[in-house]
Amino acid sequence: MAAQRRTRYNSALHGPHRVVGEGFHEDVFSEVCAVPAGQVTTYGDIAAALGLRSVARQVGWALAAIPEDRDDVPWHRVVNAKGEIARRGDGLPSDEQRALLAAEGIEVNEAGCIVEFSARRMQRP
DNA sequence: CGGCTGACGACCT
DNA sequence: GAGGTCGCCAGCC
Repeated sequence: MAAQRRTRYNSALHGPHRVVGEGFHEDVFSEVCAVPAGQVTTYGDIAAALGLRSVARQVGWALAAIPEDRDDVPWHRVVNAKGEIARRGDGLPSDEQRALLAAEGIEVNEAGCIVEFSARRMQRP
């Protein structure tokens, strides 16, 4: 689980700046898989859950590396801190992500922003 | 080998 | 409250 590797990353905080290791993807995937259907989380929350607040960008990088075959990782439940659907470079929100969210009962407006985002945001202990 | 980019976020003007 | 800046780190040019 991610909790086990979390220690390793936390130790990286104290020492030099080695942060992202081999298991980083797996940890990110674990956190994403922990998000129940109908709820969403943010890149920053995942990063924080891994014990590294500032690696939200690398979380995005890890999710971008998910192969299309990997349908067991609900990457579409991950949005940015504003509750907007991730934009993949072309500047337009992913219609696929919007459809996947809609299939779970999550409303997304025209701007690509999740309706009732704070209410749907996953609560972490 | 140096510099820029990117599915981001917190902090400072 | 809105907008700019810095940090973070793996890939790519």
